[in-house]
Amino acid sequence: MAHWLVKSEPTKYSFADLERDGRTVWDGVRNNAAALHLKAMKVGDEVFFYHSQEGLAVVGVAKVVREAFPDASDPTGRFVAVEVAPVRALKQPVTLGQMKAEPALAGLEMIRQSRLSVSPVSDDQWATILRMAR
DNA sequence: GCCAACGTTGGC
DNA sequence: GCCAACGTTGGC
Repeated sequence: MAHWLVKSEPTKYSFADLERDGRTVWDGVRNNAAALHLKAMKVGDEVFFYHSQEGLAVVGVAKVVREAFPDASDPTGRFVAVEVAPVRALKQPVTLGQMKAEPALAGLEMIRQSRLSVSPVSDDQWATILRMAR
């Protein structure tokens, strides 16, 4: 099972919103690299939910409940969406500052390319971040 | 609010 | 097909 990280501005859609909704369509991605990651997601894959702009931390875990399908909000038809559902909030959010300070996370894609809205997380990186959230 | 990173657009 | 200009994202 693969792991991922998605970003959302909490003022637009927060992890609490996802918990309230039960599941949501993850659409609006308009970047090829991010779209490739969406296409690679499988049902059951787990996803860190990161709050950008405000919060600047991984705040929860979600899971993929529907694999890539055409993004209805994309008039060009080039991009895809998935559906995700909440798994649980992290007891202690893991901040960007903490992640940048952790040597084991030096290769984390979201740190290397900060503008990428959907990025892969290795098994080791996943375990490290979960440990930091305890 | 500013700026760096980076993707996209459009003129040539 | 190249590259300058521009727009967007996101951290600070």
